[in-house]
Amino acid sequence: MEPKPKRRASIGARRSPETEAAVKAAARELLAEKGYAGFSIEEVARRAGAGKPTIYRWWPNKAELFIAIYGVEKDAAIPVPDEGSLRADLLRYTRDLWRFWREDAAGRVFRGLIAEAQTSAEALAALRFKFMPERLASPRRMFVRAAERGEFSPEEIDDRLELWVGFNWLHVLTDRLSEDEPSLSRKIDLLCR
Amino acid sequence: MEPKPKRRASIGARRSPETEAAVKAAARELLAEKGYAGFSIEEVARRAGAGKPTIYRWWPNKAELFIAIYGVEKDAAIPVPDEGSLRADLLRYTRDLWRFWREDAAGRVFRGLIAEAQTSAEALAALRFKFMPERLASPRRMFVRAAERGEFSPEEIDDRLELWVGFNWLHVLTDRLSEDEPSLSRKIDLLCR
DNA sequence: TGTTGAACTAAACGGACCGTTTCGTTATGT
DNA sequence: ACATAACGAAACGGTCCGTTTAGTTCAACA
Repeated sequence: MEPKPKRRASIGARRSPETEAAVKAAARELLAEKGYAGFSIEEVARRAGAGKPTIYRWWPNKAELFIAIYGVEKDAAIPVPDEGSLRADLLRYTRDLWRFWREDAAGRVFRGLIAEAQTSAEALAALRFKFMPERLASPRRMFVRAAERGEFSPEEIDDRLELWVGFNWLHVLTDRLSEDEPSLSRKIDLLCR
Repeated sequence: MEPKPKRRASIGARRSPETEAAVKAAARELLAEKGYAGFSIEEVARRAGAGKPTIYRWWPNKAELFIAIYGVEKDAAIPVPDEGSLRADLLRYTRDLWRFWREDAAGRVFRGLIAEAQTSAEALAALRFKFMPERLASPRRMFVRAAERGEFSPEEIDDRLELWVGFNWLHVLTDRLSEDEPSLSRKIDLLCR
């Protein structure tokens, strides 16, 4: 593809931003191209023109690398709507999220992270205690606002949020992210009652 | 553990039930012991005293083997309650299901199957078109009955079912299957409105 | 100015699995 | 009697893991 043969030597006793960028770019590119199934540190290193030890130095396991390459754009890419009703907000946000997952390789990152969490305790911990809280903070705002508007009681915020999250996971994990899924709006209706 | 050195030779031009049983038993045992992370066909073959080609002959991929070792007891183990309200039925069934997943190695089978579906197209197809329809048939009955009782409209049956499924997946995949999860009944309430 | 130390890549390591092939054996069905 | 098919053992080539060794490049510091 690109002219890759240029080798990056050390730039001294500090982390090389070029190497970091090259690794992330290669990882994202590889995921977009082959999906999680074809994803390996070995191949990332090859494409990035980086040494495996370098990768292992900065990202001790796959989960950390996934988290690093996810998240970069998500917050920017998906605005949190505020259209006056949870129903409208959820509908828009869910559609945006699914489109993002379909088109941005981020869906594959996400699927990979969940899969990885089934084989690695570190990945599971990272998923539960780092990734999820971080990533759920902004969609949670929609539920908080709805409760403030009186659409439901404040104690229900996190329960409703979790039901919505489970719904999304089910779809991403079974590879059903078509935006026009007819039952989408029906399910969101149910979540807003 | 047990006296394993007895070798099962071929019993002629037909499938050996002993081998089949030994493979399933070894697979279940291995999953119970090490979880999905430590699960490999290689190790199953070792423990079962079986040849890898034999395993690959009868179960062309891991997903098929998972499906075979799941399901054996689930229907028997989890009765579908009929207590007059979806709320009561779901509460009981979900608690039973989570206990089953916690205690029976079946949870690990299930997690493994979902993880496998993220790396293998065959596994994904098996999950979507074989495992899920089969396994969801009996819990679905609870929702059908509730609709018949007039708790909600019949068109909502599968949407509510899917929300419930997503909720369960989220918990099994993040390793949160404690029976007394306080939010469990609150979420089930939400699903019944 | 010279030395120390950390970050870099390349190469190779032992080990685990994958999925397949080859082989000799065993018993069935015809 | 003979083709057929399933069996286990062993080994194949291959991929990837996570680590180690070795030689380099450069910044910081004395």
